[in-house]
Amino acid sequence: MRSDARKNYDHILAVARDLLSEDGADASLRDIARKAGVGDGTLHRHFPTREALLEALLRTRFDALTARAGELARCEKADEALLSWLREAIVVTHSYKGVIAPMVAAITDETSALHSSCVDLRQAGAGLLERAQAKGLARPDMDGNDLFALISALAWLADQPPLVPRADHLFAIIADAVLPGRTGGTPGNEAA
Amino acid sequence: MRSDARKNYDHILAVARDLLSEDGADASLRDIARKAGVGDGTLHRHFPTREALLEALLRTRFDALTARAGELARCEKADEALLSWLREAIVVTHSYKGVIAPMVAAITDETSALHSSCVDLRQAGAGLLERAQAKGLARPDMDGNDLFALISALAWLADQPPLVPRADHLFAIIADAVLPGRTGGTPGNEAA
DNA sequence: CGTTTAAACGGGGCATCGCTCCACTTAATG
DNA sequence: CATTAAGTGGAGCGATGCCCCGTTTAAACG
Repeated sequence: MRSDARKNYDHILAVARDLLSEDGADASLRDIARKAGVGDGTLHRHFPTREALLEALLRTRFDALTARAGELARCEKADEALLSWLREAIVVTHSYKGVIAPMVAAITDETSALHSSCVDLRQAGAGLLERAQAKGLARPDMDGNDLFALISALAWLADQPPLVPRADHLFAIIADAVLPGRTGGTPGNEAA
Repeated sequence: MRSDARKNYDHILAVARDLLSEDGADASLRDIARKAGVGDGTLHRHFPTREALLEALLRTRFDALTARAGELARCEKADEALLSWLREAIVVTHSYKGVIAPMVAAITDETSALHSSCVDLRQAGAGLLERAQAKGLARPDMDGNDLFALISALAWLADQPPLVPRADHLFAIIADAVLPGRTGGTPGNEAA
């Protein structure tokens, strides 16, 4: 890659990071190009689609998340490991408003630039889930796909302004369902 | 309303129903107008925004859902009443691909044409929830907003093609969390 | 250091979108 | 039948993602 190309590539990425943080994942690509001081053509050659741009922005975060899963796999408490990784995964998948939908679409679309990132994410989660299941801490009737779907749903929830105030609470409720019998769980109404 | 206006109004609605079923809630309004044989201006006067069109399409379904909640409130088993209403609510909010996002946005936006429909929906759910809570069948730490958020998340989930195969299963898991201790619930791994 | 050449550039262009505006048509009334 | 207000439809606006291609420029070579 030529030096001027590299410079533009990096600069576009930096500008995109800013603009997507403000306006969400569907910010205008033209705006990004303009703000970066390059032409539309330049942006679209470096990042042929919006997803390619998102992938470049999220790649390092996903890698960190996978690494983090590796660390947590060595933690004794498999349930808490899964729980805190879930929390982190949701934070990451929520880096930019509106990224969740393209991510979900990408997991079955092998042509998408986001595909491998999503597969990695599911894989990392599945590992932690299986460990918690082996120790009898997590529901046995779930797999990596279910976990991925739950993360997606919770991240989407946290992305809808009217639902934000409920996001943490619902996370707790769903965590109860995935990891039954944890402390602080379902308050005592077993008397029914 | 003049007779020709009424005819156009009804015809647009019929065409919209078809086209939105195929292409989802973000189908092109121009296409709808063209297919209905009217001009853009005509469509936009009858339905100033996409949400107004959605509202007209969903109104009767929402009303039916509210009425259904009234019936179910007389059912003895408050937990099963809530459960089957939830199922129906998700089906309705999933009538057209992509309706959920505008609906969620509308619940805090009083200027939206969809606002009152959403408020009605939340209200109906809250009633059934409170009844189940009073009988000690549902988690006490939830309210109508939480339920609305859960319905939204589950409907969104069922709207993402890659997640569809998991939708029913996750519904069951979350239902377990909302109505703890039901039969068929969390399979026996309490030994942990 | 000058020449060459392929990589990189940028912006004009295309089709599409939601929505507005307004000159025209037409249903309904007295 | 004349009047008139309600209704119509399509041209037009600004914006979008993405393509195309004439022009510029970095960098390798003699």
